[in-house]
Amino acid sequence: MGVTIKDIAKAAEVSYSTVSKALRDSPLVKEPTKQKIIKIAHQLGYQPNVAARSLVSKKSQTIGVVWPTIERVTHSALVTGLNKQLEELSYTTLISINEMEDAINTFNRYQVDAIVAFNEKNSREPAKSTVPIVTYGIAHEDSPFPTVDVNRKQAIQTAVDHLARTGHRSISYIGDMVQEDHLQEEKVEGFRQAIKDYDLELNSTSIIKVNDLASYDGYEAMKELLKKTDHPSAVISGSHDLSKGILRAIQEAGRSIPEDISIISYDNIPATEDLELPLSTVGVPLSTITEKLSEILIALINEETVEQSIYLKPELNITQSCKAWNGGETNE
Amino acid sequence: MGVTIKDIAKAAEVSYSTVSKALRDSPLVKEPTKQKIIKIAHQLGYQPNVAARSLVSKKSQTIGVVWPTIERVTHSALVTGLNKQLEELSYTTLISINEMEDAINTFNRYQVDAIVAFNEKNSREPAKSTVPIVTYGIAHEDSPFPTVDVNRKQAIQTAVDHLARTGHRSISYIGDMVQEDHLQEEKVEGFRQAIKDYDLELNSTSIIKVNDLASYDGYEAMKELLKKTDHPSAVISGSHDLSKGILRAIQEAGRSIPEDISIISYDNIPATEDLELPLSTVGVPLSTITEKLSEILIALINEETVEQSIYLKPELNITQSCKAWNGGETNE
DNA sequence: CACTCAAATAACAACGTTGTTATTATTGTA
DNA sequence: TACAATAATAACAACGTTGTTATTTGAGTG
Repeated sequence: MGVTIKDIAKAAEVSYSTVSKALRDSPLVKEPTKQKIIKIAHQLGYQPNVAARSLVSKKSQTIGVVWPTIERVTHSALVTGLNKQLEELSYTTLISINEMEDAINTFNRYQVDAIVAFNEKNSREPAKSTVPIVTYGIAHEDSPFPTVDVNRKQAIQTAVDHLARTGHRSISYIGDMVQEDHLQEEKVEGFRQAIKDYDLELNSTSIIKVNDLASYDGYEAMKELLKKTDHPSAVISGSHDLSKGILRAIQEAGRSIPEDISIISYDNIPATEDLELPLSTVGVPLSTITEKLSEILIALINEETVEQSIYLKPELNITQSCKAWNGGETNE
Repeated sequence: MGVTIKDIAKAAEVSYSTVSKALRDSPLVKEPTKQKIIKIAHQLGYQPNVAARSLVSKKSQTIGVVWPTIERVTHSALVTGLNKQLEELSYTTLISINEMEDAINTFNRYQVDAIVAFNEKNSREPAKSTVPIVTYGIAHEDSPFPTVDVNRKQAIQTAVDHLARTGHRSISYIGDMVQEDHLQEEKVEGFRQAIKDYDLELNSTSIIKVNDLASYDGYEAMKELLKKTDHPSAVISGSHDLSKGILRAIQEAGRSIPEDISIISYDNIPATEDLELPLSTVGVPLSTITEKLSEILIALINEETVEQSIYLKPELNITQSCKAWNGGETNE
């Protein structure tokens, strides 16, 4: 059924090794011959057989992505971005949603050139792999693979830093921390520390926990917060979805952004144009993450050494949703 | 680097062809030898090389899934389910998030045994494929591949049917239909027709359009609806997410389900246990879809003929969120 | 103890491709 | 016109595996 290089050879009346060279654009074959072969290959709808090719070349030009929990949407934008990036580097991306270990085995059998794993739950014993692996996520020291992670703590600190420098004294953080999720803890930790560093007030409404990461939770939390007479002049939100709800609550309450309240949202998503108001964000841009990941992948494939742990630095992106604070409270 | 059967052969002091047979549990090799070989293979961490294997066997025991828009979460549960199902049939699943045509080419090169494509946008020219394909989604007649689809129209009709039979006269449908989305239209169409068939009233609040499919949209829509004095006795929701918002709105308004209002949600998701109240649903269970898809895949691989278009029949699942209606309005 | 017959294992071809080596065709030069 | 030197193409081995065919080993029999 499949048309092979030999079929082309027959049709073009040359040897199959010439066809191979012609299709790989080798200078060893004369231009007219090359053209003829390419044309015939195209006519016959030839698709090279990866099995055969990677068998001999020991390379598959393919990267495996281990992504066990597709249902949590967190990483989908990242996977999409990575896919695009790798495509430009002429790599094909394959995704497996099996458990880390199974997925790695599958990819090993498939002779992918390297693997990216989304290390959600701290994986137990590292799977044996003949293929280099880079993980994205919680970078614990004893990880058997190089890890790329986002510095969440620093992100929130950066946000507080900006707000404090622009006069805000009363800042709240709204985030989810119900699930014993290390990633979320890190953000809260960053908040606490920054508040302390700037000697800002820390009271019962400074850190507001929400139950889930949906937009509605942000909405409710902000609604509650606005009921208090002494609500903060700035709010930092732990996720994009929460921020959506927060914006709604503020608008519904007839307050205005940034006059009454400034907002900064933790975020990795590229744009954020689905909102009426362009949101100030802090976080590592998706493109930075995908660039770093592909860079490491390529390095690993070329058997270069790479750093064991890489913490990407968040970037602050301030828009109309933030404003310096000089009213309301007594300034010194 | 990779361990091959020849390495095992050397270690076990047998020929490599014997190793091959032993590992495939052939009766042609003596039991003790077999055990010895298997043990050594395990020790060395042997992983068969798919490239070589599929080169000779022309089978890869792999199914490719074409899923260009992972960011829309709609299909993630389905992919997860399908993956599990295929795993049980000892097939490996690979996912590509490239455009249909690219993805199909990739999978062809990889010699997957068959392909499932999520046909979101009506794809233009069908890609050439040497591998059988089944699409999931809009089943238009001239599709070049067999298609599995869910009968959304019938789903909503079934819901109306149930409500009408249990005494409801005033029923609303809340759904998203802003994007010119054929799938959504189908549901509305089903609603209209069923209302007509049962000669129920159809007024300005019978069909409520929402802008998006998020929970918040359902919340807002329901809140509005409840303000009216003559609100419906039953609501059909176009999606799971909308339903979540609808529930909240009803609870917030101090109404009770199902005493004041009955609810049926369109849904394919397996459980729905994240809600306080078990929701009545109508839709094709995910397991039915994945079973049908794998069934067709296997048939295609075995070169059996399959139906061109398959419309899966929705199932109605009534729980506490529904109750017969006999109060309020004047009954005949 | 030779001799058949089956059991166990070994050897080999094939899958489609690439890289290397061998052969043939084509040119340029004396 | 003969002879290198080079360009173009062909032939072949190899990749790791499987299925088929060939060889060896070990019983069982007269």
